[in-house]
Order: sequence, then structure tokens, then C-alpha cells
Amino acid sequence: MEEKMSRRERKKIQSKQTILQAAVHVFSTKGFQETSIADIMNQADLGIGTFYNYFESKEDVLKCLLKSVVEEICQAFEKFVEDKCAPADILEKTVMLSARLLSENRFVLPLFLSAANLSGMPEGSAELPAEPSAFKLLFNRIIASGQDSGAFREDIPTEVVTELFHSMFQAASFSSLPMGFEENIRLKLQLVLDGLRAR
Amino acid sequence: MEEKMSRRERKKIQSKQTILQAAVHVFSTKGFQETSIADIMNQADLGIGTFYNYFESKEDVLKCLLKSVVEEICQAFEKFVEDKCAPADILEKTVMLSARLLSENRFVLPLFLSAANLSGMPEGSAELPAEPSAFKLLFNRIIASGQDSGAFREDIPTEVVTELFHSMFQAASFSSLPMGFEENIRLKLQLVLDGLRAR
Amino acid sequence: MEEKMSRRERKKIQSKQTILQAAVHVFSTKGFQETSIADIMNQADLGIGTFYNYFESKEDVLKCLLKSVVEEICQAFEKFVEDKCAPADILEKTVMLSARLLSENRFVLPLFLSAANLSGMPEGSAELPAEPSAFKLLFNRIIASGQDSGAFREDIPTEVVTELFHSMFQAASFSSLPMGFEENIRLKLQLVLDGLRAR
Amino acid sequence: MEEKMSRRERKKIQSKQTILQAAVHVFSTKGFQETSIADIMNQADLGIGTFYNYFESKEDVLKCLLKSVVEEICQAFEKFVEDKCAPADILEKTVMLSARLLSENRFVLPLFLSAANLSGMPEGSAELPAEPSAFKLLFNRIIASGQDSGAFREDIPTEVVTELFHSMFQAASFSSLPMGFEENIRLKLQLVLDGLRAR
DNA sequence: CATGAATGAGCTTTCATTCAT
DNA sequence: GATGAATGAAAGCTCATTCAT
Repeated sequence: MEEKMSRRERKKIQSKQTILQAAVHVFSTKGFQETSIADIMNQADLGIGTFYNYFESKEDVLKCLLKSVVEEICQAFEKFVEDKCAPADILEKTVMLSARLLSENRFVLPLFLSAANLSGMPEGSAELPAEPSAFKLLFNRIIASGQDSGAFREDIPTEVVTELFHSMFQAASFSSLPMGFEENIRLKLQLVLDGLRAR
Repeated sequence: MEEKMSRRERKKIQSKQTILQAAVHVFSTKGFQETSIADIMNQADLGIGTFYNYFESKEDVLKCLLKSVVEEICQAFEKFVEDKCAPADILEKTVMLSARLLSENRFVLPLFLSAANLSGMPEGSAELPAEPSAFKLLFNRIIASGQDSGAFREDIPTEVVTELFHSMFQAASFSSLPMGFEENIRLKLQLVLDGLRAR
Repeated sequence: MEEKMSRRERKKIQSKQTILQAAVHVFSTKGFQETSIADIMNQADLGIGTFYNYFESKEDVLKCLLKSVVEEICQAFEKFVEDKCAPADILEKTVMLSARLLSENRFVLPLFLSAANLSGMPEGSAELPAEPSAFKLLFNRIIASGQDSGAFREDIPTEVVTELFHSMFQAASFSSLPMGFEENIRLKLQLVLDGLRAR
Repeated sequence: MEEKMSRRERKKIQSKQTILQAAVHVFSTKGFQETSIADIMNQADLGIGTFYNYFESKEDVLKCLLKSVVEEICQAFEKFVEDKCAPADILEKTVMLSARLLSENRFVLPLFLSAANLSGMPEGSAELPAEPSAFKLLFNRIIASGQDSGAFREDIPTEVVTELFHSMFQAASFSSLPMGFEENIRLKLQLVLDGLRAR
């Protein structure tokens, strides 16, 4: 049974959570690149060596953070599909849910993408794309189904639209505009959705 | 006369060019963050110390690269305005010119933005924004004039649209889609432009 | 109980001592300015990075070395005062104790002073004077009390005499005369003390 | 004839003087250690390479600066001897002349000594002692003659007294006391001279 | 499982020196 | 003789990673 864990197991999970929270805090404060593992563990009030009991690298932490976000979004999406929402509705709802979830950890997605992107993809293509691709696959599905049903125009390849949505999240994360993350996304969503609708 | 330079002066200018080209090459290959100054000068086949005769830092190189691109785009824009092109036309032409110019140095703009963004903005906001803001100002002008003339919808704030265009360039730079940089931009431009037009 | 320390803690303290001793040795051999941190850690047979677990810079090592010397001298001085020694006696004893303590680390005081002095005082005046001023204050006290009691002449300002004693230590440190550090100080002390006595 | 020099020769000397003056200025401002050769030549408004036409190193500049000072003092001393001044008089006059000459270039002597001293004498003993020893020899002569004539006490070795005078100059150079260089020297001279006189 | 001292590769930066012009 | 671009050795310092405790 899942709820049965030894004290040790619970403590182990506890430590991992502590580190994740500390990482979120320090990443938000100092930025990802500028954060050292010592910074994280210092914030977590744990020994440096302990980090390596739970993670392999800083990127690994990021992967872990993103994973939970992606999972929640996927679950919601499945629900929307079951409810037979219209494609445009599903897209809008999923985008805005993503916005809500990411607004608190707004550095997660972009940093994750950036970690892969900006590094010129040294070996990133092998290591990181685990979760981002889940994200992309999800959006591909939504948009493709909208195109199939005739709700969305088809002259723009599905993946291009997906990429555009991605970049919206990324840009919103670092926006300095005088509005919140979600509002930023909402406005761009309107624009793109209007452009995307079949005439 | 300008063409009158001593051999020495010519050589100096050539060295700077050599370094810039080497930097472009290495940044494209290894990524900006992962590139060391030694990497650049090794590629340039020059001594490490020589770097500091021309630049103060890696960021300085980026600034230099972007500067020339921005200047060229600005000049073209002024020309479009003189020719009294329609706002949508100006936007399209400017975007596509930017795409063409950046396609060769596709890492320049996004890395430049990212350098400021991803670093958690330690002091980046003070140092780097010189040129990106020129970029933003240009697009703000184009879009605002389109909104004033009634060509573009006004319910989306100008700066939000600008930000969206920015993110398009950024995303296209690192796209792994099976199409060129310019084609990538062209498709998204269509989408956004359709969404942007007043009904 | 103080003697209760984990093995680890003891080892840590021992490492610091090892580094200090290595520094003393290399400073004496190569001089302070010419000594690199790599030199010290090489002599200590420890990794370079280890240095920064214990000290912030070369100057920090110096500060640490001087600190213990100054503290010991101060304690002795307090004792002399309690014993109601005559000012000339206190001066002589303190000078000779300083000589004895410094004779082993004879480079400590002068280098410390020099580090501040010779660097053209870039920011040295803010960082280093912590301990030297303790030294100066101590001598000022001794000499002033001698002047107050009528034992020492008063036509020479206290601080000037202090400065003279300082320079004696400095000079003796680098003397190439065929006599020991302490003998060097003893002779000059006689000379200056005779000049200092009120007629 | 000396006054007959080719234009070239005059220009050559001019450049050397320019460099020396620039060096004096920059040394005084930034300190010796912190001054780079580029700093000097920048101040001199001459090309960096030109430095090596006249000097071999920064230390060479120092040597050159001290040389002229020492020569002038030696000449004055010879004059005092011819005038059959008393030893104490000669000592006082020579010290005060040295003080006057050095007060303008107060960094010259101490830096020169320090350059040799603080470096732990790596190879300094071979390169630098050229001029300082002239200085020491001069003072040795003065004091020894005073001791021979019975004017000065003989229980302090000549060289020890010389060393004490040296350290006076050094200390005065970096004194932060609220008095001028010469006044500083004058006060200490009184003290030491009184201690030095035979009883 | 937790620890943190030890490590050294690797980075940026400085600067004396050379040499072709 | 004057120049200053090119150079690379050498410095200080950071930090991910290991491992004995």
C-alpha cells in the first residue's frame, strides 16, 4: 500500500521536497545559471553531499520540477477531452491552466527549454527533452484535432503553432510588462486564437 | 579619404572581424554560455590575450554583433516609412527583413535577450538592454502606428504584440522543425497578422 | 569540554594550521608579493581549492598570522601594567617580547605594514589596518604614560616615537647585518631609549 | 664637448626624462606594485614599446630615479667634509638634505628598498643593491667618523645606526602623521642623535 | 542517509615582452 | 627611435563532484 512507508522512506521524500523547494527559491532569486549547488543546499539547510543522493545535476532538478507540472496539465486535458469540449475551448482552457500553474514557478518551463536551447544543444537533445516533448506532444494533439475538425486553419503546420504557444510562455516568464503572467498569456492567446480560426 | 589606412590599421580591423566571425561560429556550435573566450580565440587562431584588445567580455561581443543587425533594420524601416507603405506591409517587410538578417546569426538576438533574461538579471538589466530596446522601440512604433490608423485591433496592448514578435524570433532560432528560419517566421507572421487585423 | 571534537573537526583545524605553516615558510622564502596561492598550497601539499575553504586571500593569511602575535603581546603588556613596572621597563620589555615573537615570523609585521603601505594604499587603508592599529595603539599608550610620568621627554610627539619603533621592527626584519633579529632590536632600543629619556 | 649633441641625442634624452617624470607621477598615484608599464607610458603619452628603448624593467626606472638623488647627496657630503664640519653637524645636515630631496620623491627610497626587501630577495641581491649600498656606505662613513672622533658612542655598531636612519626615511615616507616629511625626519633625528652622542 | 572538506579542472583577466612596421 | 597589436604564461578564484566519516 502506498501510504505505508517506513520512517526512513518518508524522511527521504521529505529531503527531496526540501531540496526542490530550496531550488525553486534560489532559482527565482539568483537565476538558474548563477545558482550553484551549494546555494541550493545552503538554502535547504542540508549538506552539499546530500544533493547527490537525490539528483544528478542542476538540470535534473529542473526536469523534476517540470515533470509534476506537465502531469497535472495532462490530467486536466484528458478531462476536457472526456467532456467533449470544442477544440478552441480545449486549447484555451489548457493554455490558461498552464499559465496558472506556471505563473508560480514561471522560471521552470523557460529555463527548462533554455537549458536545452541556449546551450546550443551540446548533448541536450539526449538528456533533457523528456518532459518538454510531453508538453509539445500535448499541444500538438490539441491543435491537430482542431485542424482535423475544421475549427483551425490548416495552412500552418501543427508544430509551428505549438512552437508559437511555447514561445508565448517563455516570453511571458521574463516579461517586464506591467501585467501578470496570466494576463500576458491571455492577451496573446486571444490574438493567436483569432488568427488560428478557420475563415 | 577613408580608404587610406595604414597596413596596421587594416590588420587591426581585420583581427576584430576574425574574432567576431570566430565567435559567431563557436556560439552557433557550442552555445553562448558554454563558450569560453579561449574557445573563441582558438577558433580565431589568435592568442587569448588578443581578445581583450578588442572586447571587454563575451557579452561585449554579443552586443557588437547585434548592433550592426539592429542598425540595418532601422535603416530599412525608415525607408519603408518614407515610401508610405501600409502598416501591415511595413510590419511584414520589417519582420521578414529581420528574419533574413538574423537567419545567419540566428543565435544573436535570442542569446542577447536570453543573456539578460536567463541570468536572473543580476546586473544584466543595466548593461545589455542598449540594443534590444532599440529593437523593441522599433516594433512598438510599427504596431502603434498600425493601431492608430485603424489597421490593427486595439484591444491588445502594443507592447504585448511586440513581445509576441520577439518571442517568435527567439523560438525560431532554436526550432528543430524541418524548415528554415525564414519560413518558420513567415508562417507565424501570417498567423499573428491575421489575428492582429481589425475586423 | 574543549578537547571533545570529532575527528573531522580536528582534521579541519589541522588543515588550517598546515596552510598557515606552509604560508610562513613560503613567505619567508620567496617573499609575500612573489608568493602565489598555488605556492602555498603546493608547500602545504593540499589542493588549491582547499585554500579557499579557510582563507579569502593571501592578505587574509597575513591578518590571521599577525592577530595571534598582537594578542599575545597585549596580554603581556596588561601584566606589566598590573605589576606596576616603570614606563621605561614596560617599553623595554614589550619591545623585546615583540622582538622575540616576531623573530620567528619576522616577515609578518613588516609585510603586513608593507602590504598596506607599498600598495599605494588602493583600498588597503580600509581592509588591513585592523591589527596594526592595535599595535600602534599599544605603543602609543606605553610612550604616552612614560611622558606623563616625566620619564620620557615630551618634545617629541608620542606618535612619532611609536612610528620610530615600528620602523625598527620593519628594518630588523630585513636586515642583512650579521646579528640576530632580537640583538638588532636590542641595540636600537638602547639607542632610542637613551635619546628618549628626559634629561 | 658635452653640450654638443645631435638633435637625435637630445630627443633621446628628452624621451627618457618624459618617462621618468611619468613614472614618478604614476608611482605616487597608484603605488609601485600596482603600476603597470602601460600606465607609465600612457601617462608619458608614448608608445608602450618605447619603454624598452630606455629601461629594462620597472625596477630599472626606480634605480635610475634613486641614482640622481644619491649623487646629489654625495656631492653635498663631500662639501661638508671639506668644510670640516663636526660629525654631528654633518650627520644632521646630510639627513636633512636627504629629507628635502626625498620629500618630493618620497616613494623612491622606500620603494627601492622594499623592492629588494619585500620580494624576499629572490634575485634582488644581485640586481638592485647598486644604489642603496651607496646610500648605506655614505651613512656608514659619517657615523664611523663620528665614532672615531669620540663624538658618537661606540657600543652600537655603525651599521646598526645606519640601518636605523634608513628605516626612519622609510617610515616617514608612508607616515600618516599630521606633519610633513621633513618635520617627521627632524624629530626622529633629534631623538636618535641625542641617544647617539657619547656621554 | 547525511555530511562537508578536499579536490583540480577550468574560467576570466592582467601584463611584461616582442617584433613587424 | 617609435609604435602598439599580438602573445601566452601566470594569477586569482569558482564549483561540481567525490568520499571517508
